[in-house]
Amino acid sequence: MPRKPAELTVQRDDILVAAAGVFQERGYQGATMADIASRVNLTAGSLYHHFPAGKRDLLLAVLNTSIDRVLAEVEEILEESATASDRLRRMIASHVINVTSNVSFGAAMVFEIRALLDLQDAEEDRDRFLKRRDAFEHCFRKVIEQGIKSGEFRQVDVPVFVKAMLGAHNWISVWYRPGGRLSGQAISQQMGDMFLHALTC
Amino acid sequence: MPRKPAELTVQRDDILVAAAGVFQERGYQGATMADIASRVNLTAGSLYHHFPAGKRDLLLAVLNTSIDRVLAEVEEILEESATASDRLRRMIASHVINVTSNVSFGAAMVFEIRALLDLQDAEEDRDRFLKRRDAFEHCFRKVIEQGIKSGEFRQVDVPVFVKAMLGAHNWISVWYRPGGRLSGQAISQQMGDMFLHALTC
DNA sequence: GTCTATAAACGGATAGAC
DNA sequence: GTCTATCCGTTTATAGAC
Repeated sequence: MPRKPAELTVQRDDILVAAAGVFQERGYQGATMADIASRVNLTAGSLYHHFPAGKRDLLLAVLNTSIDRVLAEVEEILEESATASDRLRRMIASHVINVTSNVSFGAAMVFEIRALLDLQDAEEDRDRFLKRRDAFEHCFRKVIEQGIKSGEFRQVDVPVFVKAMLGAHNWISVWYRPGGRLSGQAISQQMGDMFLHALTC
Repeated sequence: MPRKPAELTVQRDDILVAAAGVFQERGYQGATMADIASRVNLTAGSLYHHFPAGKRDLLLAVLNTSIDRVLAEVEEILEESATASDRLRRMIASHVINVTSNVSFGAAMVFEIRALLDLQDAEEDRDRFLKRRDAFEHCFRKVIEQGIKSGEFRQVDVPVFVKAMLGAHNWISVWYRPGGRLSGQAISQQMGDMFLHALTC
């Protein structure tokens, strides 16, 4: 089957990246279909050929792409046979690198959940997304509980500790600037040191 | 001068609280003047009597109220003559209690900065707000730097550590539920323990 | 597959009565 | 000080040409 040169056809993924970028800059409510379309050299009407349900579809696709990326990795790490410390450090690194590598998708997970909750007639999509988000948080709770049980970690309030960690990670999407003083790698190292220190003294 | 019973007159502050609440639920872009007005039993047009410049004025007033509250307290604590550990713990408590006591105002500081940045012809207001926000962050940096210098704290990357802390605090406005398992006091205790641990081992 | 044109709805802001 | 009525710009989504 002959394949067209990628750059000659506007792909679904290109539109998704454009949407995530506009959501980051203007928010879901502030983003217009024209904003998104112009990023891929289309007009607003043309987007409906790729996403028939329009803006709501774009939001759901961006959010699902985001959560799928981070959830798959941490679920895998959780199941490995290593110490809780090692696995937690790797889970932190996975999350942080994901945020710094896909800032606009990471920012969507932080700032556009409210828009998701407001979507009418999207109960099913909403519930599936929220379930995955809970599963993501659950992975972090689990590894910390295992570390406490094994004596690697001190006693902490696990839900609060995990919320604090994820808050710190999520906030990276607000202040991180690619090409700045710190690479995503460097930040993930700092976060890992910080939270492991908080658990192991 | 005779004073009218407070509950008979819609006060500026009531409208501000209403606006903060609607911003929290729908976001600045998603909030309508009618939404805000109905919370104080007014119609949209009536709000312009209290806030002539309309929605933008409401946003600026909410954000300035929020930053003023938290900044004043931490600046004061920073200047006290106590150990860095003591002052940091109190600064954390101050910030966390402020967030849990005024969730919608705290949420505005997290979620509506982008709306502020998008405001046209508001450079002056924007700059004054951002300056105060930087000052707030500076207080936390300062106390940690002092603790490192005095040997109370271990060496950390101060900017990253502070961003992580503030991210954890800010995120509280997303998950905190008054009347839930944890009081604001309990959360502030946990946060203090956590970050002091991360600094003192 | 993309365009133009347009329908239909919405929301911020204003004017003027009370 | 609050209301009602209304103007006007914006935006989503659709229809149909190319």
